Amino acid sequence: MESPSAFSSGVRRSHQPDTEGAITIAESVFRQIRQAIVEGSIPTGSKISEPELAKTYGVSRGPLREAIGRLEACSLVVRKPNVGARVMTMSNEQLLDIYYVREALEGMAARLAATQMSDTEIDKLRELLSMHGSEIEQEHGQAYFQKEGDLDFHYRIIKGSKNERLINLLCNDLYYQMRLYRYQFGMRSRRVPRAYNEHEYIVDAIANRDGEMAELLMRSHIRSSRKNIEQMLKEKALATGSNAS
Amino acid sequence: MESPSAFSSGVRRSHQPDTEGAITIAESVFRQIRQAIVEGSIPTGSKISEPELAKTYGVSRGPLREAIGRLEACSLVVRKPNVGARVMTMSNEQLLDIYYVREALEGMAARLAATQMSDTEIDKLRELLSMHGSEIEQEHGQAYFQKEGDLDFHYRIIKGSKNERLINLLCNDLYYQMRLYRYQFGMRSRRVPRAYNEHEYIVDAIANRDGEMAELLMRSHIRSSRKNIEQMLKEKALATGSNAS
DNA sequence: GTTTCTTATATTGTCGACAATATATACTAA
DNA sequence: TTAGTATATATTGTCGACAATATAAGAAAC
Repeated sequence: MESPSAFSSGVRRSHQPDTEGAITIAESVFRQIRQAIVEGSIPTGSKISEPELAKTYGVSRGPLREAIGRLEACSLVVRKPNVGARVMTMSNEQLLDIYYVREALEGMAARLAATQMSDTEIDKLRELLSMHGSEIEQEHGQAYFQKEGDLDFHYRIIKGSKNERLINLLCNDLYYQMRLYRYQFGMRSRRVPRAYNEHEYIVDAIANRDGEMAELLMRSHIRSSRKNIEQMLKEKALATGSNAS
Repeated sequence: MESPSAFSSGVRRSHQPDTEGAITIAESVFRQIRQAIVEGSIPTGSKISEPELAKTYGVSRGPLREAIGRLEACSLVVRKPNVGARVMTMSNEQLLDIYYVREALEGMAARLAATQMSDTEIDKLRELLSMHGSEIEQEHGQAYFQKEGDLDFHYRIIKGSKNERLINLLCNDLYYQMRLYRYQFGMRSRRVPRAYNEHEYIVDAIANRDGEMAELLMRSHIRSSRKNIEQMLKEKALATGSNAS
């Protein structure tokens, strides 16, 4: 509804194809719903009613279904034939599964980034990191993670790998799921300062063009994050008394 | 066309939902096209004409488009808005990209399999492996590679990780692309015997419940495979005289 | 002869309607 | 009252038709 692309308005003047842009309704609705999901506007586990959402976004069921298909492709919704789609609810096991995948993929990304990133890219990464550092001092660390600054850092390294497949897997699929989880569980990390230091070490390794070390550090970084979450889940299970298998 | 699920035929007798099966036309046609692509029946790079394929499979364009969407999700086709879809053509770079991703993911899979696979699963894996061994002796390894027996082994270990996300990524996406590539380039591996031995070492590590070692060996295995391919690509480039960047 | 613009054709994207399936409601029987 | 069954309703899956865009064919200008 908002943001009508500058070219789509008005009449096409020539017969040259829209070499770029060319946003389709299905794609637009897909992005909107995805945003709504990771923000929590559409609650976890809730049913996706096609007629309802179609009316909400003012489109027909056709493109809407295509949008749902894409959401399913990145695991943000699960769909049962003839029944419908629900927003994914992430079990503890699924969350940990994702961390193992991240450990493997981002470790590789760091290794590749150490050889693929340009010097200027590394400089900019350092800049970003020091910016985060000052934010942490100011706001006692909460802002850093809350505002998804942590993700920025990881994104940069992933992109730095210059491996298209790796980038797609992590940035288009896993990281949206991470954000969804973050909403679902609403956890605050207690290890912000330590995580920040780990980030610094990783950048150092990349700057030294030491791929082996960069991978080790990145894997250790993500592994620590996973163990932290495992710990929190354990405490949570004790607190509620409910036994999570 | 074949394999009509046992329940879908006949009249529904009760109002219980089809808790299982429930195959939709879109899903069916998706699988058929996917098979056709990895077999090479639909050539690499060829355009996917919606009206044409709809007639071929005897369905409307609706479910066909959904099928194409799923093919796009696993990168078997690339789609440009308002233009259409083409079967993916894998560049050398893309192929190598995939190998890096495989190295990371399957390495992790082997690590997890070492702790997650049951003893009987490991026994069955050994069985499969020795079967492959005898096949290789008989037919000098070509059949082994051609019949994709190699993939069986990797599948087992991936499944053995018991990590749903890992399994999905590898088995539903990357491996179909690998098969497509195998058709596109029609390469024969020269390192079947060596690969077989590497497989044995990997199983040993898993049987010893040594995840660290299993990961190292699996990564080395895939890395060797990649380097072999890099070598072949280099030779190919020299032979044709065309310079691949 | 080449290039540019115009027209025509084909394909993709979108829509509304119908069919098939699942879920909810009402009813009957024990 | 409860279990089971039959009806009614709602939702999903599929279809054919229309609109928008891109590609191909043809005409005009240089």
